[in-house]
Amino acid sequence: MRIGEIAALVGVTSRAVRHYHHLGLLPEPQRLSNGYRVYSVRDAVLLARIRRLSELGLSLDEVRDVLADDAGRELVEVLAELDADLARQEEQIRARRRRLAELTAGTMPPEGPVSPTLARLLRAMPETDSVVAAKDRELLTLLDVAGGGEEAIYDALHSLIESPDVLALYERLDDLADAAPDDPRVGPLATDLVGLLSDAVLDAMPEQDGPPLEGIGDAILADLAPAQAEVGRRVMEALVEKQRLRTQMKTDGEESG
Amino acid sequence: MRIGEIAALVGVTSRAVRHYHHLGLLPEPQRLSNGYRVYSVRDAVLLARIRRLSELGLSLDEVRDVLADDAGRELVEVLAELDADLARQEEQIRARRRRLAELTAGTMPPEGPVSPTLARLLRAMPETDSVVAAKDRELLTLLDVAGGGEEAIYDALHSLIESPDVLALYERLDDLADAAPDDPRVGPLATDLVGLLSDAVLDAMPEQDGPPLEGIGDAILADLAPAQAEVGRRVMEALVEKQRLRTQMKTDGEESG
DNA sequence: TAGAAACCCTGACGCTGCGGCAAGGTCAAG
DNA sequence: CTTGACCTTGCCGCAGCGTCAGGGTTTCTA
Repeated sequence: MRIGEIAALVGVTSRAVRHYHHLGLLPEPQRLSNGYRVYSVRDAVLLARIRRLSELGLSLDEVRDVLADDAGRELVEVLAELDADLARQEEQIRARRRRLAELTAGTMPPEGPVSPTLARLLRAMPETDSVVAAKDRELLTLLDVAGGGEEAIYDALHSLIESPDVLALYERLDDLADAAPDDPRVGPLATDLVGLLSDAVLDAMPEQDGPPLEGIGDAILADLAPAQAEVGRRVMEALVEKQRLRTQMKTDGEESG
Repeated sequence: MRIGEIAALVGVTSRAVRHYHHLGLLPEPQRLSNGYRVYSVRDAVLLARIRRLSELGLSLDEVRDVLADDAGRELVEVLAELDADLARQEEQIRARRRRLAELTAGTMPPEGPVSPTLARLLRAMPETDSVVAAKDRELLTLLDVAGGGEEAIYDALHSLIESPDVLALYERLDDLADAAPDDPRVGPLATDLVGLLSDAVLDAMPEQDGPPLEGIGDAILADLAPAQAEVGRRVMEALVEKQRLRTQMKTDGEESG
């Protein structure tokens, strides 16, 4: 047989056969005087085994190992391991399909496909043209993909969003779009925002191990108008202080307990 | 944000971010005077979308397409197509696992993992030290992987194998190992073999479209001792003639019908 | 008997989604 | 001043072949 014939016989391409030669899976057969490879039945049998094994999903390296010590002993182990691997892959695919189903089930928010939890939250947000509100939604999608999305956070955000004051606050922020950082409206707005961010929110986000936040905080502020950024800075400051006090109280309590 | 920060924020590596730049998925952001990239919130949002999409299993090219016409219209199509693709993959994996289960269920023949149908046939073959019988088994594994394995062929082979004459015939072939091609035993043996290969076998292998057979026929004969090959040649000849007659009869019947 | 079709040969690049290394430059802290 | 943790560009490697490129050979056909 020549290479095309043996390849057709076992259902692979000539290129694959040469590849197996190259990898040392299949020994190079004798050559005709013109350089053509000539294959024997033994080669075909070996090639067939290679194909069966690789069709099962073994890598060519694994195939070589199995063929090497043809005790048949190791084969069983490899196949068991392979099955476990396939099981993992299957589960991954099913997980993806579940997520796909979830995504295509509801209406797709303009932010693209997000987790159902976040989708609920986004739908719960009041409809508004507010620019700041739009940025807020963007930030939420970030929180979503970052995967830090604990249940508690979403609960807290839901109660935040559903507050009747929220629309007015967005408007007041929007109004600062062209204001100077020392605008007199900055202080009161910051105070009101801190008031809204109840303990529930602070409780919900306790474990922000910091590193990525440094940079992203700056980026968020840089994305806002100067006066808006100033509000943001003050709110952050106040929250950090609030958090510090809470932590300290907790620590004191533990020490005295 | 710098590259490490944005990467940590959305849960990818810096290397991946640079890769997305390279592919044009994510625009190159501004640089600091030292050459460092600085990212805005908008970049992070985009990166997050990229990650969500690619996590779903879209290729990066598909991600780019989806992001390109952000109508959200095309996204639904792509996701549907993706789900179909995943369904296919899942089915493939399950099929492989089914085959694996079948294989590890029975005892593994020394020929390696073969189809259950062939395994049954191999077990049905009489136990013998016959060299020719061993080659026969090898050829069967070839037939197996070639996938030409119609039910009918296996049925026919089963009845062949179970014939009580089969062991004697193998022995007579083995005896020709060192004989000359013109050995007087060649003719009778060929006749007897043709007798055994009943119409059932001929019926079962009607559609051998030829091309691969030319080469493999020679290879099979080359694998045998001279006298054995001579037997093989005669048997083949007789079978071809038999087949020709049958075909002609069939054609005549159709023409007159 | 020539020309075309169908094989064969070697060698090398392409694909996917980055990981890893090399060979640096930069920056904050000890 | 030196670590150590970042950042930069650039290139190789991975699996399993597909697909040229740039030949030569054989075989069928006109």
